[in-house]
Amino acid sequence: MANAAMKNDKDPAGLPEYGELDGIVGFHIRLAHGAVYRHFTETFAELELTQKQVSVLWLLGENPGASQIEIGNRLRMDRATTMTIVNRLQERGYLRRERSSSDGRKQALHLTPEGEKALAEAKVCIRSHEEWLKSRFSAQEIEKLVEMLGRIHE
Amino acid sequence: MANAAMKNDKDPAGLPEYGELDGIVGFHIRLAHGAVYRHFTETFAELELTQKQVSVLWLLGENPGASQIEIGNRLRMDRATTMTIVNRLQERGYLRRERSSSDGRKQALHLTPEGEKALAEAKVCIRSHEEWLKSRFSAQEIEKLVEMLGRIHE
DNA sequence: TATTGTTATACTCTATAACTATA
DNA sequence: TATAGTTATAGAGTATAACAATA
Repeated sequence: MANAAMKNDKDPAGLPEYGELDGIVGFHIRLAHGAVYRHFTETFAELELTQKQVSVLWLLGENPGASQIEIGNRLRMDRATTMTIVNRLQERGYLRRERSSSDGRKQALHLTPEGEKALAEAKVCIRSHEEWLKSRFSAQEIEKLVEMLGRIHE
Repeated sequence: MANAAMKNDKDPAGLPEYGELDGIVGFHIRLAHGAVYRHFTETFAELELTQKQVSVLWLLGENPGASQIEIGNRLRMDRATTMTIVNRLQERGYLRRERSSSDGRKQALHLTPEGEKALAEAKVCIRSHEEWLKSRFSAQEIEKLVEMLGRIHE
């Protein structure tokens, strides 16, 4: 089985050991991100939405008419990366681009009715995904974790 | 400047606001991972090594003769993903594959002298990268952060 | 000149499926 | 049958460069 497959002379308990790597904070952030990514992907398999796509839908739901550059700034993506995600959502009919009336360089992004529906469904999935993630922490720990993560990305 | 570019009527302070998204733990993990990823990439620009490549070199340095499946288990990668990374390292002459004497299905992976050298250089870069990351936390906070991240990925 | 959007291009990670060799 | 490796393929995120339109 999977447990037996992981066994070897350096790993008698069937659990990964990392040696020196275990002391590297960035290594644990990457592993944790990977675990969250995989669970997210399973949770959203039916909806066929990625983390980034959900984030963009979510921000657009709260900020109708936001430009691509604004969405990118909030999610720490450059223009080209934002384009690929917005393009994908537009191809699926979840948002539409409008020329901004105040600034001709900008596109004002708006969710379509299909986009609103997808966002509503996504929020239900997010709730169960977050429950899976939060279940291992106390409310106080979650607050501390989010605060510490914020110190890294802010 | 960058600060002015981020300003808009929803963002008067020039800082990203996330609204409801701010309450999602997975969202903060992803942003933190992205920040770490970007700093890692800058730090390793000269060495031209990715996080995954460094992790594999590191594990191989501590576990000479490990098989691909064992490396993959430790880094939570499937066989195909492990292959692409091992292939890349082999093309650069950083490791070699040997048929395992105990199990003909397995490849025993070993660092070459060039691989050892790259690993030594990478460890210097990791030190400065980790310093950047850890500088915002106390020793006690780092311990707590790593422990909490472990609860997510273990 | 600077900003925003766009297009083209490229690399990495991730994953699935199917195949071979070995156990 | 199961495991390990391999190959082919594909989608997604990330990034750089160059260009057009607008400010």
